[in-house]
Amino acid sequence: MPAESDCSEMLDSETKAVETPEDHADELRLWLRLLTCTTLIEGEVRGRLRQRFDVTLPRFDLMAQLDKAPDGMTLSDVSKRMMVSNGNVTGLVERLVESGHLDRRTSETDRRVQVIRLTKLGRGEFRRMAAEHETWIADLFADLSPKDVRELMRLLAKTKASAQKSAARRRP
Amino acid sequence: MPAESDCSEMLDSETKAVETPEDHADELRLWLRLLTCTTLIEGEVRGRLRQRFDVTLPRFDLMAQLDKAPDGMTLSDVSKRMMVSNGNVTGLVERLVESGHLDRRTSETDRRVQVIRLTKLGRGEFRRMAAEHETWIADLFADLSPKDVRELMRLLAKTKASAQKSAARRRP
DNA sequence: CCAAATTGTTTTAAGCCTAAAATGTTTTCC
DNA sequence: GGAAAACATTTTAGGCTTAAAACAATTTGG
Repeated sequence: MPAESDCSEMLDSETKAVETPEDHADELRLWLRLLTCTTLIEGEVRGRLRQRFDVTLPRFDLMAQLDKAPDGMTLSDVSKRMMVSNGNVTGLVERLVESGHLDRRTSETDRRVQVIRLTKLGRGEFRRMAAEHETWIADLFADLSPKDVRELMRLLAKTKASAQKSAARRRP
Repeated sequence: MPAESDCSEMLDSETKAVETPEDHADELRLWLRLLTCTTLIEGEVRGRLRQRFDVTLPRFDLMAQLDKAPDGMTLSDVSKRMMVSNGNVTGLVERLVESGHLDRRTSETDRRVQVIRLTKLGRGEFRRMAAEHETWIADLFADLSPKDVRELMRLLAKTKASAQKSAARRRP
């Protein structure tokens, strides 16, 4: 039985050349679990929004962004914040303007830019939905202690930073 | 300044009746952070799969399920495992059969059931992709220590259980 | 046995989403 | 000043996704 080099503390970078097929099963499992949690909660929230308010999750998310920005946002801002493509936002906004929830106008100072805001109707509806939404989330996380919540926040912040760094490495 | 009741340890259930608009901001922030992490990583993986292998993430995920089931799976199985709708799987499978990655046949014992398997081509391509995929995930989580990974696993397991319980409460 | 309920899949209609190309606008910088 | 680069948005083409209804086959309980 050959001595198994663990590789967890690789001090000599030349050792890398032995090309051990490293085991990343734990990270893979972690990723799958993260994905499962998100999918589960997201599906639950989506269903409740539809049943209670007949609204889709993306629409709710977009309104949530705008609720935090009383002076409006540009489509690019929204796109970055929501981490979705530009074209996606265009369509989403179109439908929400159509339904009277959003107001869209071309910027006075830069005619490339569209500024969108919640209408009075949109803000009212959003606030009602958000209040209930918050209780759903609280219920979904109900079995986590305050300490669990803090610890998860910390670890997810670290995860986010790690992923952003990795993404930047690839696409500098 | 009124004494602020914290409500974190509610021992008397009648106290609930005072209808304090409880503060669930922490849970909300946690949910948003969870969603951000997932979206970030998912987007990164999606992009790499497309660039390196010209394959979509849902196709990859479906093949991953089948790779773990040498004897094949029914569409319902896949649908439950992937946590997506039945109709979604139908279309996904259709395209993967079309491209020669999947084999689909009607069960001998139950003519409602469709059993799908990876073809030799599908399995080969998947294995190649999966090997590289694993290194991407490892890189995305690179800044987490083994202890962080374990702790996240534990907390996410707890989160999953909590969310499932909450979902079951609503839809028993 | 057979009607009713259940289960597995597909279809439908609508909306979401992406990447890439196209369009129009502004900024940069020679 | 004007060409080139950068930017904001829309369009395009294709695929993903859902909920609900429809269809088909099997199981269940009188």
